[in-house]
Amino acid sequence: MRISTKGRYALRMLVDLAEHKNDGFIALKDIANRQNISKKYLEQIVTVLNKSHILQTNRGFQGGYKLAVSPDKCTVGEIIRITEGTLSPLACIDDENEINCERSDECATLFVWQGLKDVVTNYLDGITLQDIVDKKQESYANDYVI
Amino acid sequence: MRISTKGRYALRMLVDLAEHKNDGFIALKDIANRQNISKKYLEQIVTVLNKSHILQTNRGFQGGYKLAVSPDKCTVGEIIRITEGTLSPLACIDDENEINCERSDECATLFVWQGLKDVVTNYLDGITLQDIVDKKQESYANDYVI
DNA sequence: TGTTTCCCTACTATTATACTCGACTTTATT
DNA sequence: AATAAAGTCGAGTATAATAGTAGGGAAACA
Repeated sequence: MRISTKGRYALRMLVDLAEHKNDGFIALKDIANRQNISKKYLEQIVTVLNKSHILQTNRGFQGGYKLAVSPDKCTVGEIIRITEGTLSPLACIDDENEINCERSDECATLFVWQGLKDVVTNYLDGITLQDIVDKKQESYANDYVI
Repeated sequence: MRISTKGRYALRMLVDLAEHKNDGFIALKDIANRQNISKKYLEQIVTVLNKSHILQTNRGFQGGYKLAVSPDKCTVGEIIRITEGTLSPLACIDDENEINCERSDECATLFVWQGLKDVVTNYLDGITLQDIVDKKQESYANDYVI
C-alpha cells in the first residue's frame, strides 16, 4: 500500500510553492533543483495538477507556477486525490463510497476497507500545505535553539 | 495506494477459517469455492501465511488448515503486514519507524507520511478476525428482521 | 496402493512505476 | 526582430509489481 512518487513529488512541489508564495512565478527548474527531482518528470506531474485549479501558470521568459489557492485551503488529501486518482485502498470502493463489486453483499471484509479509506481520507484532508510549511519553520527554530 | 489481492484474499481466507474454527481442518478447496478465489493462487498466499504462526496445517486425506490463534487475538494489521510486507505507505519509513532516506532531514513532508502510517496501523491493528465474524453475524440478523 | 490433500518451483501476461527524450509554443527582454 | 528562457505535448522505455496459471512432488490416511 504505497503512495507513489507522483503524489509525493506533487506534494513537495506544492509545499515549495507555498513557501515561495510571495515570490511571483516560480520556474520548474528551480523547484526541481531545490527538491532534487528530475525536471522532466516534474513536468508530467504538473500536467496532472494543471487539470485541477490549484495552479496558476505563466509561460515564456520569467514564467513559472504559483499557487492559485491559499496554502491553508489546500489539503494533502486533495493533492493525492488529484495525482493518484483516488484515496481508496481498493478498486471495489471509490472516493464517493460507491461500491462496484458483485460480491459486496456477501463480502464480510468490505467494511474494513471502507473504514480504512475513511481513516486515510480524514487524516490527509486534515493537513494543509500551510501546516507543512509551519511545521518546517518550527523545526528550523528548534535546530537554532539547540 | 492499494491493498493488493494477496492481502485481501488472505484476510478473506482467515475470516473463513475463523467462521469454521470448530470444524477441524478446512481444505483449501472449500475456502477457494466459498470465497470464489483461484485455489492455485490461494496456495501461494497460504505459503506466505505459513511463514508466520497463525495457521495449523494437516496434509493428506481430510487435511487442511485451521487457525492456530484465537480469532480475537489476530488483527487485520498483522495479516496485512505478513502478506504485503509492511503497512508503510513509503519505502523511506518502515514498520519500525526507521528512516532510510538521505533527504529525511530536509524533508518537510516526512511527518505527513509517518502520521499516515500510524493512522493506518492503528486502525488495522484495532480490528480482529472475530470483529469481522461478529459484524457478519449481525448483518445476517438484520436481514432476518427485515 | 490409491486418493486426497498440502507443498514447491517455474512461468507468463498485464499493468503500473519512474523515468528519459525530442520537438514545439509562448513570451519577456535586448 | 531575435533570442533565450520558460512551459507544453507526445512518445518511448526499463524495471518491478500484480495476478494469476501450470505441473509435479510429498505426506497422510484408508
